[in-house]
Amino acid sequence: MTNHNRPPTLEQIARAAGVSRSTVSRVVNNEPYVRTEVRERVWEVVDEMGYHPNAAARSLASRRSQILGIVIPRAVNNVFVDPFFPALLQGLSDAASERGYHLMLSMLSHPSEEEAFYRRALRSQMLDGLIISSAALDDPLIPRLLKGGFPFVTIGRHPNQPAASYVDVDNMQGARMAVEHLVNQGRRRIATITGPLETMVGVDRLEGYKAALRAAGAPIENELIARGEFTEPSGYAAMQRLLRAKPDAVFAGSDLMAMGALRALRQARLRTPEDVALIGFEDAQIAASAEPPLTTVRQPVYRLGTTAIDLLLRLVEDEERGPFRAILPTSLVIRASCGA
Amino acid sequence: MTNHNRPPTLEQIARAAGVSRSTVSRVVNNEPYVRTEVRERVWEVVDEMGYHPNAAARSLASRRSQILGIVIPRAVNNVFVDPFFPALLQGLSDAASERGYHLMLSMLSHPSEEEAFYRRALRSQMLDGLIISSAALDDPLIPRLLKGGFPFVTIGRHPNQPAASYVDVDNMQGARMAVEHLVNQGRRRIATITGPLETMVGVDRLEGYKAALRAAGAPIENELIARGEFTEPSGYAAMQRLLRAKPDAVFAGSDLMAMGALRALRQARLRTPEDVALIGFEDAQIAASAEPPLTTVRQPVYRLGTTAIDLLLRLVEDEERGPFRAILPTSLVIRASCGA
DNA sequence: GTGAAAGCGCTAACAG
DNA sequence: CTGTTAGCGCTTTCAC
Repeated sequence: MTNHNRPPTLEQIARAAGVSRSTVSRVVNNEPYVRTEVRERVWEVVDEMGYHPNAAARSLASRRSQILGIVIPRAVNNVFVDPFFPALLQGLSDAASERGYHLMLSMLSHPSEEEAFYRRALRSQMLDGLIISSAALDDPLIPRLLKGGFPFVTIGRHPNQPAASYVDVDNMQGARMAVEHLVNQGRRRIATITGPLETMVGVDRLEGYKAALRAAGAPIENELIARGEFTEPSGYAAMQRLLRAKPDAVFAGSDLMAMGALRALRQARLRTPEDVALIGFEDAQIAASAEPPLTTVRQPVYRLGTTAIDLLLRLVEDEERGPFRAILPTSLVIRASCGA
Repeated sequence: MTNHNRPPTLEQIARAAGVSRSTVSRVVNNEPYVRTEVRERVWEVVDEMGYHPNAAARSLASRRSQILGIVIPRAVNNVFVDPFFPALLQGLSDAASERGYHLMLSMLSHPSEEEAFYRRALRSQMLDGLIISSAALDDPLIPRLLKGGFPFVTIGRHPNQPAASYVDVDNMQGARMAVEHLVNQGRRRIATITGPLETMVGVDRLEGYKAALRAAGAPIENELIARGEFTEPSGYAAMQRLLRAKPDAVFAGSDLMAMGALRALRQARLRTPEDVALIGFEDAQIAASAEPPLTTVRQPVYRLGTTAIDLLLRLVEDEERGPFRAILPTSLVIRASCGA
């Protein structure tokens, strides 16, 4: 009883099929150069004995784990409320799975955990590549990965890291479309609620807002710009501040902030869209069921995930140098809140 | 140049420190029986050479991967909108990380993927244990894991699987508290919007509702019970159906459905809480910023995650037999919507 | 306390 | 096309 009822190994399959380990390995890995006859015989034995390759042994010998990491810095304090992450994970998960990879999730609560993460997951060679979501612009992980030549892709662009690969949505263009739409509706005092300006998303959407105003020959007034944190309460607070400036339209940098703005407007007895038109950004589920239904800029979050995996695997499998970038288009979803 | 600039191995550390591989292994794994002097010398060399153990080699030799899996069946169609999952993942992630484990995420889109998952992740011995979130009561994965003796814990109880370990919140008690509160406020026609009754959560919350009514000597009327799907639109639709029965209070099985109900009430020109009182379940972020702020049953989602890891690791590390169960308490968060 | 020896189960050249 | 030969880097007895 030397065998503690362990699952069968390559060796055992080989013996049972009357071939060598190499041959079984070739068959199992769908490699060429095996006679059809032999191939079939091996598969039979594999099925019969219920063989399945051992992941650790495979990784050790091939120096590939078939595991990709996804890190989400908790600093992103809206992880809990924003539907962005589940959709992104779904995209990453589906794409990874389709290409035969597994996904390892790390939510880093504290900057100090980045260090631990780096040691445990990366230096232990447990990951073939890494996706980094919503990292701060000065995230220390990024230069470190770059220096180590480790394959990674960020969700959201990092313009001061020219060697980094990323996928992003066209935030500027999306914001611009939204504001131009408001301009075309004849709105004259268009305000905006921005996200944190330490994030690229926050900045880009604000830039889009400005670009649209400039294109329309309208002035950019500071009192029409209020900062939020991508959350509902911060949108509510920002809208209250904006009320003094008497805007007739608001472009919010996220649907959640738009919901907050809507609440502030209602409380101030201002009608949407009659008194103040409103447009959000993201097209989350709540947008459609808001009152009035929220006009918003739709961003393809799921595709952000699948695209990130595509780019990452080019880096990992093809050993292309990169950097690779992808900017996905946004589109304006017109509902009632913008008054169109 | 036989060394392609690979990270140092145990062997190399051993040579550099003038000891054997075994000794370095002991030091790195904090095992006893190494002279302090030697121990320190080894650590020095380890730091100097930047050594870090290779995960694959370790797993292969020790038969442990230090990886736990978390599977989320996509059948849970509200993964995208419900803040439940991010909070749960955060709890799982923090607890796993603290105990030195990694987390592998699998979102299964299709029942057929369960098969693929089982083969790829479990049979390849890549996981030490598994967390299953919100599985259907008849999920085929569960009996299969049970038969294979694989350590796993489900989020949400599975009463027809007496051998399965799980953590859950006290849904019945939570629902009961909510409805009793409405009774105490003098409400007489209390309706409920349930979740899908194929899920244990859905059933348990409905049972709590019934129990409270029975305890109050009130009749249980079918026309006061409407089914939803845990989503906002389904809550809206359910509330519309309930209006015919002219309820003076509603207990919704989730905050999202409560939000939908609120919308339907507003549209019907009924005031909350004056005409119809409302209580939700979960205490998601939106609950606090609803208009009026939503009274709700708070469930400790984050702790659900950390507790699941605790139970799982007892199964994995201590090889205790189990099954282990944990039911976490809920509490009523009173805001304006219930009229208190 | 410490070291030697024997794998863990697989892939990857390289012959033939 | 197929088999042989070497490892991959670590843990784990078992002597000493």
